[in-house]
Amino acid sequence: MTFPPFAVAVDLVVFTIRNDELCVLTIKRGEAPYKGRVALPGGFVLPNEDLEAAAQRELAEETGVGASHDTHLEQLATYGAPKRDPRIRTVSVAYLAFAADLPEPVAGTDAASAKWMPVSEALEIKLAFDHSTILKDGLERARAKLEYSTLATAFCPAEFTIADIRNVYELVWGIAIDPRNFHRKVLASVGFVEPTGELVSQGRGRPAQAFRAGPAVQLHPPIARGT
Amino acid sequence: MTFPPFAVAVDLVVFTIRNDELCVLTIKRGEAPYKGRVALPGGFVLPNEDLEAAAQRELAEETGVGASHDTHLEQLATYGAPKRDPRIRTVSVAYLAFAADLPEPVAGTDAASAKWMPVSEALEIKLAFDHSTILKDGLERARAKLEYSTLATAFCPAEFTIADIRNVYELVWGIAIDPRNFHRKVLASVGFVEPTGELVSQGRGRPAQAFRAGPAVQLHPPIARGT
DNA sequence: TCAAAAGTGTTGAAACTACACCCATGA
DNA sequence: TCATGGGTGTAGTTTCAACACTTTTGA
Repeated sequence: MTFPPFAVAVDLVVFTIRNDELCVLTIKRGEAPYKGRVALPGGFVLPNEDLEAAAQRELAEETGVGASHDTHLEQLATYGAPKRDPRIRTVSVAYLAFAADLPEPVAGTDAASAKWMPVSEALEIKLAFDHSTILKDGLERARAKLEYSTLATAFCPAEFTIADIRNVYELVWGIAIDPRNFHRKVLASVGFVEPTGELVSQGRGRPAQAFRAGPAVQLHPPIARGT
Repeated sequence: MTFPPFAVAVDLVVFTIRNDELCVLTIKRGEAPYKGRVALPGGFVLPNEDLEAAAQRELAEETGVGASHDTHLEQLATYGAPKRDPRIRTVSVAYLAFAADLPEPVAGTDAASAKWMPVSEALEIKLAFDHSTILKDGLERARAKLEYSTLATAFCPAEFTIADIRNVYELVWGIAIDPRNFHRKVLASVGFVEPTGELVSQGRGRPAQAFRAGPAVQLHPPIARGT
């Protein structure tokens, strides 16, 4: 029995919201193949490293943020077409991460320059490898998960308002949501958010109540997309 | 830059319904490691083989069924803990398959004996490698997908009755469902099923209308689990 | 004629949408 | 004071679970 050798990598789809836009973390490749092309951050898994640990490590390297700060990380899917990497047969395990607004990313070892790129822009250019496919899959997963999970709070800082959460839904889904009904839906979903008792003023208008993320992971009932 | 070598395998969680029980395809391992233990079917990916092609190949080898016969195949998740295979560092991409009642499986090359095992039984024994975890994840995925996808038809032969579909839901979810409301829900979900015009008699009672799978993949509206 | 399964009608409760309306703040 | 955003009330509609009831078969 033989074991054909493969290289195993992790790739990251890291979403955040900056300047009222859904953004994804990208790098410009500094080495061949695809030198100079925009790609998702990622790298090879070390010989004794768990897959998720490798994803955490890459995330920390690219963003300079310690894991599980305000970051949610989950496995997305695995991509292993025979010719996806021209150097060697590579299987890549893609991970999906959601972060509150992070500081400007730090360029890592194999990244010439890491930066946040609006998703709308990233979808229009051809990324290196099969990263355009991975990005599309990640976006679809994120959109779907908003419906039935408390994911939206992962995009927010530790304290946030209902309007902040609504903003996440509106930007990720790309639709307008009635603020009044949304407000009630969020409060009706047990364990989604917990009031802190504080009030925060956004400048104009009545100050909003501050909330923190609740213990729930799944939403009951879910928050439905229009369709 | 070096590429640490990994072995890449696919493992299969193949569900079917036999004798009114949800069953999973298992093998008894004929070689070390875990010789004699029950495991999920699987094997190493060939050097120039796509991941899904490898899964299709293993499925055909173990069940003797040509792919896409009445079979649905989708990627489940990837498992790569450093010590999951004592022989060599292995990353396994698990696939989930749903099949109509298939003939008794054929033992393949690396399988001492393949057989259908009730899921309730498979969950109670400790499978080889991390296959107990994979099976649990696959079951949870299958349960969740019934809610919002037309997956249930993949468990049925080309022609079926509404009661057949209901049986799938009841067995996979392990709950009783009101036949009358279920009937209407299925017909209300556009593209879920299409009438063939035939009537089939099950023995007792009024004959049921026959249906075939419709073009839809997603259910609108979904069929809710009781919570 | 009875049991069993398919299928239809109906009713009351719950959830959701749309929007009127009040509250609290900055300018 | 007005504009702006936070938050509550409510009416009309839709959805849905529960179950009475009819239909069509095998025994």
